Parts: sequence; C-alpha cells; structure tokens
Amino acid sequence: MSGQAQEKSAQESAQRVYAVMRRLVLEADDRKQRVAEALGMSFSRAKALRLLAEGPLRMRELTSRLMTDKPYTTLVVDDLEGRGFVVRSLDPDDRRCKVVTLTEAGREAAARATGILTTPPAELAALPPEDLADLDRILGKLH
Amino acid sequence: MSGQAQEKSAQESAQRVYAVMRRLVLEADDRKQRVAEALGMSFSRAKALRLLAEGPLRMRELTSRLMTDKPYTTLVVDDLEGRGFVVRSLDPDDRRCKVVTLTEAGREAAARATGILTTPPAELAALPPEDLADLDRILGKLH
DNA sequence: GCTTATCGTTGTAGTGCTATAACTGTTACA
DNA sequence: TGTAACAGTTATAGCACTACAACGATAAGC
Repeated sequence: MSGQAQEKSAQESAQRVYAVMRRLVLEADDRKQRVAEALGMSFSRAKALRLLAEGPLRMRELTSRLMTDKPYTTLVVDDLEGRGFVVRSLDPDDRRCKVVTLTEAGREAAARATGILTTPPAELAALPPEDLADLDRILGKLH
Repeated sequence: MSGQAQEKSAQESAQRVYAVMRRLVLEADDRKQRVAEALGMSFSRAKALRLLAEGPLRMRELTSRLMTDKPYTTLVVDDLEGRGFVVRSLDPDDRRCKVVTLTEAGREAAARATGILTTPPAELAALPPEDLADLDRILGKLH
C-alpha cells in the first residue's frame, strides 16, 4: 500500500471510529435525562455539583466553568443551596467574592451523577478483555 | 493474573476508555453549536434535515424519529419549508398523511451539517495509522 | 353508514436557559 | 481621596423546546 493510500485508509478508519464513539456517547443524551431524573433537578444543576466536587469555587469561577452568565449562576446556586447541596460563604481574601462549597449531601448527589454518567455502556464493557486493554492502551495516548 | 482480577482490570479499562470517548465526543457540544451557526438554525432543525437526507418521511415518522411531539414537528417543518429546505406533499396512499422531502438546497445543508458532525477530532485523526486500524477493528465489532 | 381512530394543524401554557441592564458592596489605583 | 473596576444580585425580556387539549380531514372496522 502506498503512503498516500495508507493515509487515506487511516482517515477513513478515524471517521468510522469516531462514528462508533458518537453513537456510544450520545446514547448518553439519555443519560443526561437519567441524571436529571435521579437527582430531581435539571442537568445544568448536576453539572455544577460535579464541578464543585473537585473543590470549592467562587461564583465567578463557576460562571466561567459552566460557560454561562452571572445571573444564571446565582439562580443555580440559589436552587442548590435551597436543596442543601451547597453553602455560600464570604471569601475572606476578597469580601466581594462568595465561595460555593458542597455539603455532604451535595457530595453524595454529585457522586450519584458521576456514577450514572461514567458507567460505560454494557455493549462496550462486554468486549473481550484483550480488546478493552488495547483500547485503553491506544486511547490513553490522547491527552 | 486471576480470572477475577482480569475481569476487574477489564472493567477499569472500559471505564477509562469510555471517559476518553466522552471527552472526544462532548467536545462535540461545541459542534452542535457550530452546526447551528453554520446553517443559521437551531440544532433540532439540522437534526431533522439529516434524518430526511436518508429519505422522505411522513410527519408522524419524523415526530417519532426526532423523539418530539406532533405540534413541534409541524413547527420545525414549517420553518424548514419557509427556508426552502423541504417540501410537504400529500401521501397518495393515505391522504391524511403528508410526506416531507428534502429539496436540493436542503440536501446541501444536511451534508454540511453531517460534515461538521462526523469529522473526527484532530487529536484522534493524528494517531498512528496502526492504532487507528486497531481501534477500527475492535470498535467495528460493536453493533 | 356510523363510529372510532389516526394525521396533521392550531392554540396555549410552562420550563429551562440566555442576554442585558441596573444596582449594591467591595477593592484597586491614580 | 476620589474614580474606576469587579463580584454578586435582582429584574426583565426573549428563545427553544415540551406538553396538553381541541379541531378538521381522512381512513378503518363493525
């Protein structure tokens, strides 16, 4: 096979591979809904919880990480605070800022969401262990 | 390695693999937006166009494939028809039904959307050809 | 032929998110 | 010290999508 033909076939492979990945992950459209149902809140709230599970954030940081705007962040945090999943506290270093921190209940909810979102589809998990090891090795190269 | 340990490690692999897939595909959140911008319409319209690119559908079928309800399908098709991307015609076999068919312009728009959505991320396409061939072979087993 | 069901349409209401402006309290800087 | 900038909140309006009820036209079944 010529170099060009090899390159072409590699790009076709990439396209097929990406199509399968899309199918596997977009079955996750359904998962967003499952998370929303499991936690009794819209998915964007769950997303905020999962972000905060990595550590407390100022409102401003949360806004930027959620790719939203300040007023909506206020709304989301109001809601999460009302449910007892987060607390707001003043940042001692800058009294303009408020720091949002997960409560224990919030941490549990975030973990539940993460569990639902990160569990691989049965189809994928059912591949032979050698195949999974190969996928793991190859995709591990990406960062 | 014992059978149990092997099984455990396989499931851990699956989880890591799925996490990478999620990251690659959900970079596609951005792609939905890019499609919407490129076509100047909301993503759900583009989804309808892509469905119709496989062949004409009755309103009822479109509703079911888009997982939406009848009134919204009417709205979407009204919009697409107004843009000259689809035409409605009476189904000769059942005069209650209307068949929605892509126009040439609609076909082009659908192709543009598909191009944006199915192009593999550069990161993935840049893997060595052997790796892409392996991924292709393994993921090809899934259906 | 009459009833029942289906297809598409219209209308209305509600949800979740986005966008913008205005305001308060706090900080930074000239 | 006075001015500008920033963090967060409130209020308002709009968009995309969902959900439900009702209607006319057509088809199917008894």
